[in-house]
Amino acid sequence: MSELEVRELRYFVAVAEELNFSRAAQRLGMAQPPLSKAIAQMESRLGVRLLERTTRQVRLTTAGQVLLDQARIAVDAVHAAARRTQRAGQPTPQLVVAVKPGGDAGLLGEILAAYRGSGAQLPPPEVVVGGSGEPIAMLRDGRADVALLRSPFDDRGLDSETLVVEPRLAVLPTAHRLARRRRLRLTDLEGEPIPRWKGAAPSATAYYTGSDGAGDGLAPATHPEGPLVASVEQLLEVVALGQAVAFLSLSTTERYQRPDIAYRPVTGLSPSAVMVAWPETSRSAAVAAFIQAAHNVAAHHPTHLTALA
Amino acid sequence: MSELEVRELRYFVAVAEELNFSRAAQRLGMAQPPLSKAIAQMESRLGVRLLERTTRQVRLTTAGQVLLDQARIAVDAVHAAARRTQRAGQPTPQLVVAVKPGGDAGLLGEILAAYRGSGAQLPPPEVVVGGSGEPIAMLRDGRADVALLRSPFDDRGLDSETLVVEPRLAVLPTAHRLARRRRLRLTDLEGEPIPRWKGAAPSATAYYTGSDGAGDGLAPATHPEGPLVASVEQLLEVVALGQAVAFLSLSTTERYQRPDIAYRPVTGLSPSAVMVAWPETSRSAAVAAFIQAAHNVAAHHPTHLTALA
DNA sequence: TAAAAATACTCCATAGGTATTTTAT
DNA sequence: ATAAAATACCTATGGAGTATTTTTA
Repeated sequence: MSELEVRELRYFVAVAEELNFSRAAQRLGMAQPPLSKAIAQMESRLGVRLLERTTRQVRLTTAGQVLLDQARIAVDAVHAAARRTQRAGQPTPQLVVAVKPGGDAGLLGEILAAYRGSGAQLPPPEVVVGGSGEPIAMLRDGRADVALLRSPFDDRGLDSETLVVEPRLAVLPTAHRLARRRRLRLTDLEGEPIPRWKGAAPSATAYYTGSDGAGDGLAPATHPEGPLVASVEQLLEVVALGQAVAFLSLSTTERYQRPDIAYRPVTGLSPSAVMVAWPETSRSAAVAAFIQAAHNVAAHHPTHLTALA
Repeated sequence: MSELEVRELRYFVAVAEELNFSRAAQRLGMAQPPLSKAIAQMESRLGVRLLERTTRQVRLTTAGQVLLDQARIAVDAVHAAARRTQRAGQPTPQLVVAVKPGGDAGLLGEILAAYRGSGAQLPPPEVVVGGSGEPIAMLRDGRADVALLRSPFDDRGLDSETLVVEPRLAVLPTAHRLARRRRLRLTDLEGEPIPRWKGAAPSATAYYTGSDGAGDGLAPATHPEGPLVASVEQLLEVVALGQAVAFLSLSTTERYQRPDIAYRPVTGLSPSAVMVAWPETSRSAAVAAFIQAAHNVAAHHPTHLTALA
């Protein structure tokens, strides 16, 4: 009576994203009429109008917005089911660990060693380094079992635990007037543009601009939108050119020392947390062992990093 | 190449649960041969063996176990997508609040009043009372928007917050030798049978037997398995008959006073938490308003209940 | 009037049925 | 010997294509 198929959900997502049946059909590699018919059929089965359409404009209804959201999740879940099943069926399954560059704060090597040492029966680890947002996508669609990354991130469908917390530093051109100071306050940077991270969720903006501080009652500093960046290298480039200032975690700054860039501590700036994350649905011994190993390494870590419970 | 359809996932779940193609086909309302063919096709598309089968026995492979788990989740997600979409498309959408009997600790009335008073634009609330595990199932499959229930529960796919924490009391027959005491210790009840809740997760057993205590170093008391119960009334009946002892939250005991049942405080017994829970995926203003209202009511609550941050 | 969705039809791929064979206990 | 899965074969629903009409900005 009201069952949907994955194929239909994919069709709907394409139409809802394109807001144009012809383009969506092209993207799906099919003709436009069957696509129109499929959507009409979904509407009649659900008893709900999903799209307001004229020949000139296609708009999502409220119900359509809900379905777009939910369909993405559902399609992901089906996709993930297939991927995880395939991986589990391999002759020698592996524990796939996804990391964002710099997302491990230098802990990964030790964690892997601890994991390998923690049991003979465990599948060998395989590390995959992904760009911005990739590790999370890989956890969601079943390509990875566990990830190391930094908060904040969209944790829907994921469980996570904090490994270490480290301070963030302001990133300034050496020539900047504030680079002469040893330590800054957040408000000193008022009005400076801050780079936007490509693919970052809008909700993460507060973190990147430092305005997520521990609610000290002060109005958060405001910053114009800076250039779009996709990597630390790019970020440093735009800062060196004087187009923006930024904040980076201590362990990141230690790896990227340049004469034209200065790093300065900032009073009141929220810290950066390195987290281990995994799909809520995984109850595997290998994932549990990895998490345990990660905690052990983080707890014994010698440096400035602070382990939390 | 390796796409699965919801129909196939439902087929697989049926076979994996029955471990018998003929019975599964019957349950699905179809003939056995097409079912066999569908499963074989899934296996060839995934490139993975899901079931080891002879004509006499069907067994899940490791990959099959993974798929059973993941398929249930994926099918739920698709189901939920349809339900939520239908609900959002209603002329006057409602906020469906699912509660377990006694799961609201008597707060629901006030919460609803606070919710109604918190904004004109909000959809009217509708309360659905479900049996054991029902509220969670309703959140998962999109029939409900928000739920009031007690921890512990399987929170996969759900977000939740604690509203109030209240002590639990031992439930004893009035004639019980320990009913003469004003206060008990957990170890006093060593060896007494504890009722099992029908449909409760195995992981919740520690809570019901009181052996989830705040790790005070003592070995937990051991209890034989008592009778299976599905409601507080049933539980009180078996206790009154001397077949078991049990633990219930203070607010529950206040509603079920009987001459043949005695309630006694227990030192070291973990408390009961009333939680508000909602699907991770919901970002609706109505759900947010309900959670806010729930917190406000819990914080101002006059009695023995303790609000947590 | 032009671009895009809907309608009308045709076709065929495949989901599902029936009859039968094979196989393991 | 028998219960149950696999194979063989058939049918028909409906998914997808092409050609055309309708609609509105």
